[in-house]
Amino acid sequence: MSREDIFRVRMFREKEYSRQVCGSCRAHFWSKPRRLDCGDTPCTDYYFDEVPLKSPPLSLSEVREKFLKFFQERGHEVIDPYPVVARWREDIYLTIASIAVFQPHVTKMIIQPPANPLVIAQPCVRLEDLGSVGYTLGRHLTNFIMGGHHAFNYSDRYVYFTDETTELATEFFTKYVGVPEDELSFKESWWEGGGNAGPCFEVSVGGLEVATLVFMMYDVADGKYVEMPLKIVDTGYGIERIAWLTQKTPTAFHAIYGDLVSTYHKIMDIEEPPKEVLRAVFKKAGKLDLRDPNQFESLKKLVSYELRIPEGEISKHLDGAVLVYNALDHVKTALLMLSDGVVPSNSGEGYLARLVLRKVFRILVKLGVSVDSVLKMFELQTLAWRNFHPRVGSAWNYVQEVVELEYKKFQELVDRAPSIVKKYLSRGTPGLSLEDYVELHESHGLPPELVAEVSLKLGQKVYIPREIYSALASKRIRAPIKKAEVLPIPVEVVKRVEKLPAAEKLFHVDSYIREFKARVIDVIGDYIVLDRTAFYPEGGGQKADRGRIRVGSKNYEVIDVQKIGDVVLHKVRPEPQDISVGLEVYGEIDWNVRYSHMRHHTATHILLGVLRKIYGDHIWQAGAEKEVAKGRLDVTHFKLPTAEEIKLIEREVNRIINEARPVVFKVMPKYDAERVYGFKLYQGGVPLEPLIRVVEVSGIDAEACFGTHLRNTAEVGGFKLINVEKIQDGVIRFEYVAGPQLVEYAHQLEEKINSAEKLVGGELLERLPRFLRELEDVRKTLQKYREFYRNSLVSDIVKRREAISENCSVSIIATEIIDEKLSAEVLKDYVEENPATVIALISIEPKRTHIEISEGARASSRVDAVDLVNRIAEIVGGKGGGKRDHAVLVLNRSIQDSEVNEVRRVILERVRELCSTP
RNA sequence: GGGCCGGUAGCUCAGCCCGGAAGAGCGCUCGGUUUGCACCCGAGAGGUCCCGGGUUCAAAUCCCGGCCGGUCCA
Repeated sequence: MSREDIFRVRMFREKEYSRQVCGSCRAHFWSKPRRLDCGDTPCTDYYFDEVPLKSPPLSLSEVREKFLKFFQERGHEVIDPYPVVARWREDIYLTIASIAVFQPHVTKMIIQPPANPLVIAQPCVRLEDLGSVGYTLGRHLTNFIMGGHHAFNYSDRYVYFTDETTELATEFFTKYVGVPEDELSFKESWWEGGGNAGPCFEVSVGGLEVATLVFMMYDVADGKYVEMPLKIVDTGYGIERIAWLTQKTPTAFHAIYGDLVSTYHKIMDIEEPPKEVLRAVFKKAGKLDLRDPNQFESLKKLVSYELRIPEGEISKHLDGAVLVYNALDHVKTALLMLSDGVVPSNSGEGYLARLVLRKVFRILVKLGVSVDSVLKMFELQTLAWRNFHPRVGSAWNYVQEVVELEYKKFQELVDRAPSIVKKYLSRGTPGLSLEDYVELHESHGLPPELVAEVSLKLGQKVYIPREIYSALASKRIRAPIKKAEVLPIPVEVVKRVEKLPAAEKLFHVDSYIREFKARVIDVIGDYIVLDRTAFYPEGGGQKADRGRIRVGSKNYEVIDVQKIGDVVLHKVRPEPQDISVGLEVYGEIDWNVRYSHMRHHTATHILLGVLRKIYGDHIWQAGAEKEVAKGRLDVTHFKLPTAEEIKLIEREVNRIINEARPVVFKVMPKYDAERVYGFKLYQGGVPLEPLIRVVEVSGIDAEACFGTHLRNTAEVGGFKLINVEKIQDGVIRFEYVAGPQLVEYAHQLEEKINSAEKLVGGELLERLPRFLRELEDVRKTLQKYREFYRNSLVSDIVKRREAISENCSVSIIATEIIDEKLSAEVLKDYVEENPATVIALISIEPKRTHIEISEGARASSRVDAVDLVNRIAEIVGGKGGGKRDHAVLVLNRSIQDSEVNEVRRVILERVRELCSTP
């Protein structure tokens, strides 16, 4: 089928739609009546307010309900929405479309979709339009609900494709939204993204695009299109836009947020624009690209002319309204992200949350909105959306705390701004260079507008260079995709193993199996592959088992265990000889190692459950490792636990241990597990398998987990945190010991205290204060001696003083202590009071000589200290240098009296030479 | 995950480019002034120049590695 043919769907033939060319964008489109344009902006103005609908105005919630119901009645199963944070994906942070829910596992045919066909109303977050929100009256939003009905057509199971999709869309819009069919237009287009591509229809009504119907059918590789075995119907209905269409409000924000629009205007102390201004804007907005500041300005001119209202007034109305629309949109986006458990930070998805928050905070701080009012803005939306987005309601405590924290953090940044900007203003060239602006933004977080504003307040007007935005944008290069983890196994081994059958995982059958019999499947160098094994391969943060494999009479030590796919490799020592495939072997794992791993692993699950219980659902595992000696768990959280909280955590974990709760595992279909446990199931990543192994610690935690666990929490034995630290913004690390390791840990502590006490010779708490007092005494005594030494130096300087002329006198003294710090101080003080003095201090220690020359201002104008030092070096050797009034020469030997005299002679000679003339 | 900026007295920072004697303001202590306080005047205490290594006669300063904080981007 050619690309053009695919657009000739059944409905167009049967209902006599005609293929037409848009007079404006030249694109092909289909509609029943003849039209001049394709019916989408910017080829037409918005006129959907004039389209007679058979439906009453619909709220967001009503549109969603109708949408789901329509498709459910036509054989689609309703799927619950996924989080807006795409934790199941490696390549994106946020759910940007309904299809993202099924990528890559379903689209790559790794597992079957949860239903087929299906329908979903998926909340999505897209931040690429962050800068244009508001200006376009709601055409661009950072969060929206994408209604998607999807059909996955396999080669052996056809569901439906282009014909049915267009018919369903038409029926939905005409019957459920009440759009007259003559008003529908289907524009032919091409969609591409995420390595896939296909033709699509853009469905518009009265200038508003309300749905995109994509027929995903190609893989894109090196610019070539390869037909996919799976053909996917990927549709996106704009639930917000449909609500806007039916409500015919001047902006989408009025349709989405209702009364909140007015409330936000009040909180932000911004006057609401008169209805006729908004209506006039609406009528002009379609053909303009209002993201472009120039076009936004021309819009103001047009409206001003039409309504005969001064442009300044229009400008004031619109600029204010845009700020309100931004706030409405960003607060909701932040709310969605935070209630899905994102912790704001400076990297990863946490940064995206902070980005959104800061964007709106920038507006609010400038308007002088108080923290309380900011929290009110979040609370109002929480109340407005808690039924619509269930997670939003339950996260309010967390949201409140984190928003307050972030707002304060941002205010601190703004408070710091003047001192930072001042630094840049006062260095080098006047004003600010392009580089200054870039650095101020990227290193200090100060956007150009804020810099200009702050600078003006500091009394210096600066101009923002036009190139700044492109300079900032050009740095936004895509970072390379995460590099794959390197397995500690040679490539040729991996290749060979791929063809081998899966090993039966005895450690999953029963994690208490210590001994087993198995058959050899392959031997590759020092790796032995078995048909079944109780050896746990490294994975899921649990280290590999150790143990022995016996073949006949020969024993091999297992030093590492890895898995590739479902094949388990046992690295053994010594390198196996003469082991043939098919031979029966006997394996025995090192139970002490394994049991420690199990204790720490189960303890980790309990800890995570306890942390979620104490702090909330924003606690996500960010990394974990279970060793013999200790366990480690990194979680997302916004502040370091206090000493009290740490104790509480320990008590809670130990309580669960004491209650001897059962730990059970069950294998469940992926979608069932998600329904029962939710997304918090996936703490260590999302397994791309149809069946999920769920480990459940009764009443506190359930996770998809590959590791080995205890049967009962009592076996953990005991739990103690040994270290809690913040490893990066938004991530807290917990380290802990369980069971007998607790005793080991206590032993180590005792050992430390004992050796410390041995050193101090007694009870630490008794001795230490005394030592500190003694140290202080010694310090004071030393001070006295140094004072004494200082005085003796000064009196020496005075005693040895030889007047050369009225400009110069010289003091040359020798001592037996090198105290660089003190002598430098003394010399400096002296020459400052006696500017006509040259002092040479010769400090001689057994293996070192230090000659320091210091000069007052008057003396140094005649005699260069560096020159003196060089002359001395010619006689006694050594290296040195310095400045005109202060120089140092160091020898790594002591010098004789005769040499001292020589030095003296050289100095005097030179000073006489230079100072005797007036 | 990557880039950039920073870490010096209790606090805010200068000094670093171009190596050569550890600085300022605020705060603190004491004294003067004052009925008292504030102001003012005078004196003083207070330093692991983030840590480690290197180069050098000499490192806060230059080079390398690390830690911590900030920030931007993916």
